[in-house]
Amino acid sequence: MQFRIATWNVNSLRVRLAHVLDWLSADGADLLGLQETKLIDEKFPRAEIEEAGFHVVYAGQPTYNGVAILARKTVFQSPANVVINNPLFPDEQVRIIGADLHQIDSSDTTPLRFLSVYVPNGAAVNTDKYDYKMRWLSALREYLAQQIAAYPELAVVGDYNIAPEDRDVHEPELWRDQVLCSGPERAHFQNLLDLGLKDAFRLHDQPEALFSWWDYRQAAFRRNRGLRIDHLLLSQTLTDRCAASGIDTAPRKLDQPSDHAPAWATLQSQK
DNA sequence: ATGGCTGCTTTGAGCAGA
Repeated sequence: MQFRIATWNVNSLRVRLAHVLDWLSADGADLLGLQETKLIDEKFPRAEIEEAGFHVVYAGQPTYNGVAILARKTVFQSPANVVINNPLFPDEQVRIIGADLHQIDSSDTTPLRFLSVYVPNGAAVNTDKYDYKMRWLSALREYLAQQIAAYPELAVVGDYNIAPEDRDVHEPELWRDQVLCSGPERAHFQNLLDLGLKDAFRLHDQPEALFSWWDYRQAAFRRNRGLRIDHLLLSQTLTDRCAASGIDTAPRKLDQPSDHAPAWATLQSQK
């Protein structure tokens, strides 16, 4: 038995709900972290998602940010121990939601801890927003150090707004030292890996120039001028069970797409 | 060098995204 986990920055769930439900009904994922829902909780489409066969937990705010976790009811019990944001980092912006997931057919009491994170964009190097991104990432590392100690089965998925290496960038020289690619951001990403987490995408052979985000402008998707900034980070226990990984660019080809495509990983169920 | 799309906003020009 196996199941698939995924992450998708939908850039407004109001606009993209049909894309998400269509993708899930085509077995896109059994457990999905969303970012940039851009919905206050009162306007979140809980009923539609539950009727489509998914548990859902979410946290939003007006206009910006907002995160959610969707879990297929035929695979998972209802999410438990839901935590919004990083307890170590007071933040007016809603950028993290975490939950424990138990498989319905499992007698194991060890939960899969699943975090959907939306790392700040950072605007440009040496701006206030970039400084906020740096502080936010420092605090994330401290939080994940605690989470990995508490949860052997930990998956931290989301829009990291960091392209880890030059091979994750369509034109590395154009992006050299720019936001999303700067040395300090890449050092922060490496610090997360140094906690013992693995980038699921790089656990398996991948095509060259497979990205997860393309600018809406200048036909960037058609020309594949993209970056890989959406990631699934897995603890060692989950790394050992990761049978496949990838990025599904099909939803980026639809009418009115998100500028991000979903990234995914297939995990073998615990014995 | 700039802005180029898109979504949001007490609806309409400005912000933010990446």
